[in-house]
Amino acid sequence: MVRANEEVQALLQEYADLIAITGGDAFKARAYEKAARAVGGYHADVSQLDAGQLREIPNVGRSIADKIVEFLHSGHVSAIEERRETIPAGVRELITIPMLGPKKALVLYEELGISSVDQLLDAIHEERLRDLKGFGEKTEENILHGIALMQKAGDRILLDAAMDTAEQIVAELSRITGCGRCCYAGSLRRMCETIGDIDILVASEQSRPFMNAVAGLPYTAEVIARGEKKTSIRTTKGLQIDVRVLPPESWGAGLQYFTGSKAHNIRTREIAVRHKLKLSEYGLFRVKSGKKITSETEEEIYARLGLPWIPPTLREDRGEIAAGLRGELPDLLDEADIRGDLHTHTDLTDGLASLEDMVAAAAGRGYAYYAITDHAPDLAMQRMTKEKILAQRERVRELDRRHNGMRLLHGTELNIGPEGEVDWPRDFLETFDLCVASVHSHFNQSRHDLTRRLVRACENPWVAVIGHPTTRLLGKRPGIDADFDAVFEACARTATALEINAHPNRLDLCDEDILRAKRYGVKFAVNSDAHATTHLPYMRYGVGTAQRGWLTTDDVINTWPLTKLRRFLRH
DNA sequence: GCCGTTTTCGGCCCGACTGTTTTCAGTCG
Repeated sequence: MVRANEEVQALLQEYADLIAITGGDAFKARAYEKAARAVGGYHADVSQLDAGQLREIPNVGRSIADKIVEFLHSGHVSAIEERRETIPAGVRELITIPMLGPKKALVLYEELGISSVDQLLDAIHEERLRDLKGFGEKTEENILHGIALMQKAGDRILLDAAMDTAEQIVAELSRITGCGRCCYAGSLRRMCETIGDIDILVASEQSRPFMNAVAGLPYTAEVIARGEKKTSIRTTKGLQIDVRVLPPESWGAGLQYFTGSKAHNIRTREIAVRHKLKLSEYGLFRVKSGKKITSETEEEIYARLGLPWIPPTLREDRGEIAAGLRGELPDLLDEADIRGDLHTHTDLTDGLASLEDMVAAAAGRGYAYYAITDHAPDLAMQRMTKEKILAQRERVRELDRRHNGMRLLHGTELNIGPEGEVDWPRDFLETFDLCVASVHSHFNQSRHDLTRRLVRACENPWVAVIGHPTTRLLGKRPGIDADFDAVFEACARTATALEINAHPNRLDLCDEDILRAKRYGVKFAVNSDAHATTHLPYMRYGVGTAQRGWLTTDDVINTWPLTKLRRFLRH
């Protein structure tokens, strides 16, 4: 269901973790980690490559190439299986807790036999960690905090993982004879930032072939329920999927019902009641006679309630019904409106693909313009210098001359320091086409300091976009605690755009912050923050998030023609 | 384990922070 690259990436990462936990050579663990990342971001499908071609992937040498070949042929890697036998899977789970790394995880396992998050919680509550070397009161507190963060994310998975699975199943079911329509509904159709379970709807007179197909999918680990109308399965990765078969004539009603949200559906049903109608997943009916009025399409149902069709991304009961009744629904941007990506990386810093490969992939997406924004020197780990960025600029200008139809912008992603300062001096910033500026460290400053820091970055005349403004990582790190109303006000005042970072780990700003910021008159940039060619398509998740924030093309600077965009950047 | 060259082994993103310890290991970005 996923690209072989992702499976191999997960496998190599697991091996790296196991090496780190068992106290193996740290550089070897790093080597596997680097290879894992490179495979995940590689443009070609590794299952189509032989050992020689695999070695062309950066950081993949003979040994790793052989392991990948072994996996592709047999489905397993003996070296990894051997390591698995020495360390329970639960110990590896421990290192996913923020603040807990391989060293501490091993101590917990060897000293206390802890091999699951639950056992760890018990041990903390029984104060059994206190006697361990390197563990203190504060460590316990941090671990508890980390676990709480993980559990808050619960069993929900990131949008892209859910989307990949759902699209695969929709493709499978659509091939079955008798399939009228098939699509995913629920929180996925609404593009929520995380997904609990996946709802898939099929319109067909016959249900059995679909129920059989779902139960028989290769990644179905467990059939939770199986009936005439609905089958629920759990995948090998623990994701629950409900597949429902509807008669074609109630497709629209079913799609509307199962798309939700619950709050939105309550509102629509209230409107139905006022019209002396009843809305259910089977259709819209007269209350008195029970006669069906309509059920075939969502458009007809909304129309009969006096509403325009409401895009799924707006169906959260945030005023969309009232706006619809007034005829004032926003004309949402969609992915086709995006003319370019304004935040991307190459292998000059922490990206995985060369400048040429990134540009070619961007051109393949039909962009009118494309910005390269590698990290500036303050992220010391990237070893950026003025000479390197200027050499890159030469190559960008040269490529720009060769690319018809897509203009290249040479930019940089600056680091916003603790005082709101950024990396390069102003007279050098001036020479870039575009500066994105982002917070990458010192997340725990006071609210006052964090606010001042972001506002100062906005006030820098060369900073055009604030990247991933809250710096949150879904399920891993909360956003920074700044007064964002003050930041939004500063953005509007200084014509600094806020990024909607489309990476599924971030989706930052989030929908609610976008709605708030928009009220200040802020402009936005929906960017992929791609570190590989395969990340450029993340744009769709950023667009979905922007839609959830009610944005139109007026609000989003990278839907604008280049001349208008350039005017904004120089502002 | 990979890479690059100084072609056969030595270096591998580097700095900062935190909590522990009492001089530093572990973790993170």
